Amino acid sequence: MITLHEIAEKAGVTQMTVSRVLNGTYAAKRPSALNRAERIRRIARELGYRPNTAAQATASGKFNSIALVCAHGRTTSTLPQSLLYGLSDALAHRKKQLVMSRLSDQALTDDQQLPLFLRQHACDGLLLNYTHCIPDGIRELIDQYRIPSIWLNVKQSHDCVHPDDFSASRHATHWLISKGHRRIVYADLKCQTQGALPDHYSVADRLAGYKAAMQEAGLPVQTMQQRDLKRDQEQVIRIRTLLASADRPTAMLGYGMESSAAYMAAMQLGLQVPNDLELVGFANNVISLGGIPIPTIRLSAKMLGCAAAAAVIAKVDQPDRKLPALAVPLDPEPVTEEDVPSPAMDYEKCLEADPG
Amino acid sequence: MITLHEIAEKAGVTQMTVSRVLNGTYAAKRPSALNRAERIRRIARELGYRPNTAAQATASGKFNSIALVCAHGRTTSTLPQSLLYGLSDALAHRKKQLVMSRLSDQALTDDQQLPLFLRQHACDGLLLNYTHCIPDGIRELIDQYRIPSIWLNVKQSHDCVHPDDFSASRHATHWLISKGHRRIVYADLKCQTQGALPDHYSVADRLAGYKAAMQEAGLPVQTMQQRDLKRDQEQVIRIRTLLASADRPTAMLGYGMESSAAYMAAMQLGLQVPNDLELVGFANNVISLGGIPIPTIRLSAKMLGCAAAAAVIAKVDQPDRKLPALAVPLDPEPVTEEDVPSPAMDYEKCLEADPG
DNA sequence: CTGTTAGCGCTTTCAA
DNA sequence: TTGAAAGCGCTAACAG
Repeated sequence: MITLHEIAEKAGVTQMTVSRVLNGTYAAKRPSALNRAERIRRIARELGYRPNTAAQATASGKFNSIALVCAHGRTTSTLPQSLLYGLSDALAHRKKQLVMSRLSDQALTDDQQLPLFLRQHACDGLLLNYTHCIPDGIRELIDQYRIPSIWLNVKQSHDCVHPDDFSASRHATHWLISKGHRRIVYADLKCQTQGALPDHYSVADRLAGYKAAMQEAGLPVQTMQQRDLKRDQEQVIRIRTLLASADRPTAMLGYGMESSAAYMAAMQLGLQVPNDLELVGFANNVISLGGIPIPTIRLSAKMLGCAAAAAVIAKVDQPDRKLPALAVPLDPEPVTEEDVPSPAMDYEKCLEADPG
Repeated sequence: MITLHEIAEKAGVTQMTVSRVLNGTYAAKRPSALNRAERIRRIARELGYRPNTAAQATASGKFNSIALVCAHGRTTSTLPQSLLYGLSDALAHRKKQLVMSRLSDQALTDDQQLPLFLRQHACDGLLLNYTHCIPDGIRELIDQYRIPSIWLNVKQSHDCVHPDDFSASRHATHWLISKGHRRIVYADLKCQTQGALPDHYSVADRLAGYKAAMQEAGLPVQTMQQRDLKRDQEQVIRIRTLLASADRPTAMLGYGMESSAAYMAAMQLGLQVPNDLELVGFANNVISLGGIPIPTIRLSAKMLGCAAAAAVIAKVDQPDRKLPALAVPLDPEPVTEEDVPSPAMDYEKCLEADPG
């Protein structure tokens, strides 16, 4: 491994000068000094020098790394690839690493089972990705260790970053209204996979967004909510019953993937999508049924990642300041193709900006 | 931050003794020494001591961290949540961190744009997750920096870990045969989204596995391959044409999600699934159509992660040894429910074992 | 079994 | 504008 010392020897200067030059802390103006700096940089490049981050961390006391904490069990912690990439890119852009960590519920009670990020001093801050069912012990544990933390995808009074589900839902409903629909139903159908899981905040927010838009337009609210189905298959049956009625809705906004079940139901009844029934749903990626895309409000994980990165860094810098909750706007229009970012979602711009 | 030194003072011993006790390097047998060790542990616990990994790394020269390198652009690098978790857990089990890294193609040509894991000395080894289209520069770059590396999801002569697609496909075909099917078609339909992407090895291997099983059973091979469709929707049309014929197949094995398109086609023709047409496909998670699950060969990312973790650690320990390519067995039976690990896939056992 | 000594590669601080 | 010295928290090696 090449060290600062070796470069210093070749260049005939001190380790210190090399360090300053390579870190950009070198405030030299004299031409001779500038030349020397250039020479040092060249030697470093030729030798293939790479600073030892561990040594930097020991000396400076900063790890320049953030741990992303996820639960064991996918019901309580989802991590779409786009969110992970968004986080990782946003942090890398600020010269910080993203470290993966997992925390099982039993680890909370068993001292010896604690994950590395709690057992060791290895990162500057945490991003907690518990969607719901945050185990009691976690907050205490984090408070106790005094690790600066930001919560993802959770709505609380402070220190959290989550998508603006209300606005997104309201906008999607507006979109359907603007296309001439009048009978628009909101569907939220789900299996009860777990015991009595408390609802995620988005359950209420998306419903509220739909209601707001309908009321603003003077249209009747019609909802179909069942969050305790026995099996996923029942979705199709329920929706089919609704669609069979004479005054069936001409459009449906689903909490999640209800639109694909609705598509199936429509097919069974001989209805055409989107002519007879227009569908919109929320998802990380465009909802697709055997290759047929359904308009989707994408949960713009990149934006979320970007905002979360900024927030956790701010928290690391000022651990005692309570950061206001941050609702990240989503892609306003439903989309049917992947990777077509709308202008509003300028990711690069988001990276450049430095939100407090 | 609590240091070894502080604990040592409280306990009335040297830093070194504390270090040994806390690291398990303490080979004491005398009761008095054992008592003292217990006391040291207690003090450490009371003070909330957490070892500084950066200091450990500087002193020992080992980072105890592995970087997972993914490409920019989802077509060349996919990272299912289960693989990420599998990797992270398997590494954590060996007291190593998983660090996320991304490498854009342009970074390869632009020296200043290199990602942190290449610009800095910060991890012991790399896991490269380029599914296909590995840019030319990467191998050279990694060779140049001499970073111990394992390739994921790629089939090459050495230093790689990938699922055993051939066996999985053969087994799935056997499964269909054992259920009495005789006319089984293999379908591989895909959009040509990119220019001229070379095929992933699994394209050939899954086909070969199907063929092997059919030939072993003395059954006729029937394939439907089109990897240059204009739109995903065409899948349904193609399959419908096939299913409309008199001697239509009674079962279909799809390369990926073809089964969901086949389900749509069957519905349009009034065929019942699985009575008239039995479907199987490959995917990370169970394929589902509006809540209706389709038997799926799951790409057991946990096993892959576990194997990859073991491989990269072996590579770090012996950087100059070429590790033989490792084909990881998949869940042998198609499944229709999530999170029901088959006995053969005992993840914990896999973690305990220490494959060379 | 335990302590002493000498670093690891880097940054921080202060002096020149 | 540069250097010297000290030290970050820990481990390795050897001595006793």
